[in-house]
Amino acid sequence: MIAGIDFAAPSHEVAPQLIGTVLLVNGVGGRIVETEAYDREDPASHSFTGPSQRNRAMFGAPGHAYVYLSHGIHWCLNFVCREEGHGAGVLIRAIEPLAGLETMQARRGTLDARQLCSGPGKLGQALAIVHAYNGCALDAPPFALAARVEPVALVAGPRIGISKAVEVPWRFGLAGSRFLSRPFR
DNA sequence: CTTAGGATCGCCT
DNA sequence: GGCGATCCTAAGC
Repeated sequence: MIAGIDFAAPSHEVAPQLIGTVLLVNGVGGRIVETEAYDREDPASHSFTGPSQRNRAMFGAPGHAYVYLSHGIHWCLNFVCREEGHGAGVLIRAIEPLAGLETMQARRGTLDARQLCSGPGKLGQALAIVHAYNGCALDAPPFALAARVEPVALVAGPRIGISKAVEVPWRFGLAGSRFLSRPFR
């Protein structure tokens, strides 16, 4: 259990529970407002075709990070779910900036709070996610994950930017948040 | 506001 | 050799 969440549960159950929790990376971060679940039996998942060099962290212990490079440019952050060897995870897609605002503004090259962490690639840049964090535990530096203090209103919908399993409603968000990568509809 | 194209590279076929 | 769990900019309505 980390931040009150059992990461051994299925990713589509963990993903909504993560909404409202506070993620810090080296003290910089904020409230998670958007996530997506991916599973082994899921054509859209990196783990679908089995373990490989890139996705091996997804098949590691739950409650750890899976970091991958998207389009040769963006480092994106996932939380590993299920039992070791399963191959599931939750993509962290957007955060409401709370801590280290100036640091994130400098890394992103903008003062606009809504442009700091509103997407997996932006978030990776704002939190300075690097490949060295791949496989790191989420309850130890550089990571810190804190349980949400209030109940949250959730919304769900289809995942973004994928070409397979387009209809699966495994994207979750904080209802009404201004810090989403895209609105829910 | 919506769409189209380019950047850029590690991984898998 | 092709293709992304993306982002940014520019151009079109």
